[in-house]
Amino acid sequence: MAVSNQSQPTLARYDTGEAQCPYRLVLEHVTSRWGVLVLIELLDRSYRFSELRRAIGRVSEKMLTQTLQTLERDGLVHRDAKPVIPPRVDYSLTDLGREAAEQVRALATWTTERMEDVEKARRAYDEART
Amino acid sequence: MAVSNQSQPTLARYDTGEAQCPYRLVLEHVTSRWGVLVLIELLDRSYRFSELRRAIGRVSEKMLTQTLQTLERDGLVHRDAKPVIPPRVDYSLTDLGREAAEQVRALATWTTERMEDVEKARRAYDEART
DNA sequence: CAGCATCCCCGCAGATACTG
DNA sequence: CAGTATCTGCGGGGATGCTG
Repeated sequence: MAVSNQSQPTLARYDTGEAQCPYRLVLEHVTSRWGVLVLIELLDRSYRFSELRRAIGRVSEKMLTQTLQTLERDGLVHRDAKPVIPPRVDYSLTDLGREAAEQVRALATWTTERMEDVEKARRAYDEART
Repeated sequence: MAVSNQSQPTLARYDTGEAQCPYRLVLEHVTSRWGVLVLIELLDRSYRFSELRRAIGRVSEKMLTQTLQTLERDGLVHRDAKPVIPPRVDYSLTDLGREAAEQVRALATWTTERMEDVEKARRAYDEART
């Protein structure tokens, strides 16, 4: 049971071989496809599940669930399930998560800022081998 | 032909659906399994292919080649192939690549520093559902 | 609403063999 | 040495259907 979700996804794209270096796993989690987007969204405010799903867009329930569970287990995301009907679950960043999210956002921001240079480099690269 | 390597790997774990947001692709590249390690290694100095392979360890030639080609195409890594026999190829960071590498290293460093907290959180999480 | 459980497919990683 | 080309598996990820 352990992780509770389907077959303990780990959200690691690749487990770096073995137990090699555990920090790699965390890095995988925060830089994973949806991990990045979740962290950045939650940097603004807390979100409900569906709300977050809409905000990110194009994410399946399954993947969002997996991502949130993994991040929660790592202590980066706080899950607040209110015992009401219909169910209401709020997700927010922990202090630890906020630190991670800021790093990730910095990287994402850098990427968008330097996108021009990257695309220029790509064109040069592609053209050089026609 | 275009990318020249095997079936244009793109090194993107997932192409984020479509052309959605191109910056995501760069983010994928620099945070990819081997991308992270390559960038961090190259932050110290330039490396030859095999040298880099040994430094990283447990990376297949194929994946290292793919990673380097992708990063080169993005303008993050400079490839210097000397026309000698036996072949000698040196890889180093471009200015752009150095910026990216520093961001990535910062994230990696943070991860190692906070590893204790993460593992503590994991134990608590796992224990809470036995 | 917020999940959990299954099925299934495609794509990436790894292994292997071959070149300049 | 520094790649390229081809084959194969297996697992991440989407789609679908069901619960409290």
